Amino acid sequence: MPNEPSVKTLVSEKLMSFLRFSHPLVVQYTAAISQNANSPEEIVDKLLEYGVDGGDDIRSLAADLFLSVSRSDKAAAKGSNSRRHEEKSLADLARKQRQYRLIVAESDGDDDDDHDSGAGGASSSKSASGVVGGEDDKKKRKATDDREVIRALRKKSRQEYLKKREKEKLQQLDDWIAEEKVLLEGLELSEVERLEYKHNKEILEATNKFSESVAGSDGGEYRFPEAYDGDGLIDQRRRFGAASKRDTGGFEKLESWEDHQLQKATVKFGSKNRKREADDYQLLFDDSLYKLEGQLLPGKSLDEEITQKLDYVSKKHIGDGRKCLPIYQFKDKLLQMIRDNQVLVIVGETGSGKTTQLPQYLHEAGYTKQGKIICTQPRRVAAMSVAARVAVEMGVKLGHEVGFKIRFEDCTSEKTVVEYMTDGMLLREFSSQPDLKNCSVIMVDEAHERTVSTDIIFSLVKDLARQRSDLKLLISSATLDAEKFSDYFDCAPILEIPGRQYPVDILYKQPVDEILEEAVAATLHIHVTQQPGDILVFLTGQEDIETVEEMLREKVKHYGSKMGELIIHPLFANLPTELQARIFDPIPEKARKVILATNIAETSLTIEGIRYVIDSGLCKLSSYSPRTDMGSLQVTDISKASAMQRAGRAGRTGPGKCIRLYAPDHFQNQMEDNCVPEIQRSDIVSVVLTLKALGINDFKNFDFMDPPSDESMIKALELLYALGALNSKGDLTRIGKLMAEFPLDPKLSRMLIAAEKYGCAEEVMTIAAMLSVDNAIFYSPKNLQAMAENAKKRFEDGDVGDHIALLRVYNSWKETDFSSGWCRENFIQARSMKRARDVRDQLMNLMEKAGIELNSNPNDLDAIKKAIMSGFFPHIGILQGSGSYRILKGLQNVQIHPKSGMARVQPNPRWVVFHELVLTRKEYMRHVSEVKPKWLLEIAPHYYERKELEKFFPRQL
DNA sequence: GAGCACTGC
Repeated sequence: MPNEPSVKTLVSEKLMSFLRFSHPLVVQYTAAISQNANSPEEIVDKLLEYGVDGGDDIRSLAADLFLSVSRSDKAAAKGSNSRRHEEKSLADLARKQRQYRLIVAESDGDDDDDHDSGAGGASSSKSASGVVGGEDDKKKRKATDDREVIRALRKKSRQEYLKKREKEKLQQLDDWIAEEKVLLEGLELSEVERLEYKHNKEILEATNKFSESVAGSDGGEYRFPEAYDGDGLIDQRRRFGAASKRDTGGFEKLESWEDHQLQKATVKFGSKNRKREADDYQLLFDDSLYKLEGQLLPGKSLDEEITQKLDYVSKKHIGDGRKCLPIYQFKDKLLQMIRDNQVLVIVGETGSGKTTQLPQYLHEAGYTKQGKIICTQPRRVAAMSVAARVAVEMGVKLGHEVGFKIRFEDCTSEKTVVEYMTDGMLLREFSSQPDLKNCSVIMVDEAHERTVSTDIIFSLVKDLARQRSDLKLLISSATLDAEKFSDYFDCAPILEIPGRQYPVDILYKQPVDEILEEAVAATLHIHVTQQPGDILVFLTGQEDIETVEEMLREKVKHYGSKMGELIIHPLFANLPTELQARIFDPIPEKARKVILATNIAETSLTIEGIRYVIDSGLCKLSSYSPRTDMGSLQVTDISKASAMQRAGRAGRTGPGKCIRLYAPDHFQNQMEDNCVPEIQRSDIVSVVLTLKALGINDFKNFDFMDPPSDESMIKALELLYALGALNSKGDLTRIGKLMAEFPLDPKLSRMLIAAEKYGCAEEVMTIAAMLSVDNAIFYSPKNLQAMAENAKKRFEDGDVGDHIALLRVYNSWKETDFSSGWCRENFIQARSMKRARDVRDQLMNLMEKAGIELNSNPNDLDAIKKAIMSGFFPHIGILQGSGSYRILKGLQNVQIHPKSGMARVQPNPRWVVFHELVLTRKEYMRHVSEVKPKWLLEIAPHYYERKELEKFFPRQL
């Protein structure tokens, strides 16, 4: 358990050196001490001891505080919910401090301290807390004395204040140089002036810099660095290490571009209304800290109630090798339990060593004599790095006894007995070898993440275990839902392994302002008041991250050297790898790192040295509606499990703190225990096809842990039937079997298979690859949007539609021999392009295997579109009078996405095929091409009737 | 004229 924080630890020395007692920060921490003080003198002594010297002010405020706190004790004792009361009284106290300062500032002495009327209250509060009566009277007398003292002190400080004020006014009339003097004095009210002085200077500097940079600009400041994380790299560090080495030149250039942007922003901000902004700034900073602290006070009872104690293993064990991992103590027990049970649920927090050690124990115990040990991971990088680590620990070469298998990369051999793979990969293995007879143990790691693949693996493996009594199953999960796994696997025993986790204090802050402003305030609060340690802030997405980054940079500029240096790093998946790598950069001593991250930091990336976490309580979550066939991405509350995971990130290297920007009540009552599993929020057509290919027909009784809705199931079956993958009996057809071979959405597979018939398999294969790498092909930086748009337009020339445009992008890239430079010039993401190339290569192999001829006819665009329609005939939009489109066989009205090249084609195309529907601000079709309605009758006569189509445009048929 | 959390085969 952490000790009660001393004032010294709370108020950094730096802060002490320039802040006077009246600063709200010091006021708040004084309030904290006064919680446990027996007299105003004790408070004063303690403060002096720590170097806070506020002169007479200190005494008067200490007395004031003491009385207020005593009174709040009383209130707390009365109330049924003591914590609530304590919070309330602290808020009152905070308000009072503010009043007090105002009173002093306005030199209005006749304001009577209504709160002081609680002198009698102080006595009852003390008896409530068990102090004997004699002392009680003493307190009472003291309180009355204190009241007199306060009056006297206030009068004195008023006079002093007026004196200072006069002086300041004079100084204000002086030149800026005179301000230096004020700076030295470090008085509270001169703070504004000091900042303004600093600010003015900054503006001057920034303006100069700006004109310089404009004069020296070569116009070519933009550069988009190469971003694809090559698959050959083993772990994160190596991955990033290589990434930053790879393209240093571009990186520096990008940096200077950023600086340049930053300067521009500053100039704009400063020259417009700097005076007002500076004032606001001062207020905002004080005020937000104020509110934050109102509930953040480290009072003891508050701590006990809301502090989550996470398991703790002494630090001295770290780094002592395998035997010092927490799991080691459980080795024998584990092996015993595995011997006795077929299925075992293992709960182990991060750092327990389960992923690396368990397979090794099993190997040592001889399980590999009967067959391989397979361990699944939800992520590629994890599978690779864990395998590499285990290979080192076992002293073998990676790919020999220990290997990994992920898409595009198989690093295993005949010898391999311990195999790490992604969960999707295991699913593929199932289709070629449904009984997995060469394997003796299957370990499903990170099961709590509940990816679609792990969910399916659960059912398959559960079934398999019944058939094969020699097969052992290990399901490893995080704490919260272990019982659910156990129940699912017929009450399998649960073994808990402690993690290597330090305690994390969890503090709540009910947001008052916008959540982003709260995040900024909380960050600064930690930075100014807390001991060293990096901060991790969880936000929803790129946009929020960039906003917060900008806000923080502005604030830091203003506080300058007063505050320790704050190094800010954004972190999200779409960020170029070079910039992601910066989170690992060493920082100067005394500086503090702030990482503004999305969910990527919750699971995928572990960052050392984080001691503070700020949790917005939000994330973006994708969802899919089978009824409208529409996907969307929405900001949602995270689950309790996620909240715990996020908090846990603060306790990896030492005891930490987590500030949650939501109320405890919200956590308790609003948040779900676990996030809705992915399988219930996504389109499951490919899941259904995969299962069909595995010979599973009875979906009604298929043992899903959480079954997808009937609606989405029916929708999926209907679509597969329409695509010709299933016959009228619901059995897989020849085409269906072929479709299941491709790692693509079934509509894309269908289109690919049809392409041979239209003589354009090469082209359609490229389009399929491009479409399967999301929407991350084109890149449009904010400041160069027009240029990016123009670059994109070149591929859309002739209004050929988005599909053909993608084909042209790929082919142009291929002509430049896959050049990254070309990507930069054309505002295209090299990372996505390389991924598309990998996908394309894989498709090509599969096509060859399937005996599909790779014919090519790049000039027959109609043929290409017909092939596309062979897979996407259910995705047809018809122009309505209003300019919106209606989905054939659907009811929604949608529009062409403004980013589509077809959006600006006039007149609007009447019939279009689209890749997908998305709900953002409106309902949009993404990736659109014009088609002819008569093709529909040619391609999908089983799906559309002539009559049906004639209703819309009779003449076109 | 809008905006893409994160994975995976």
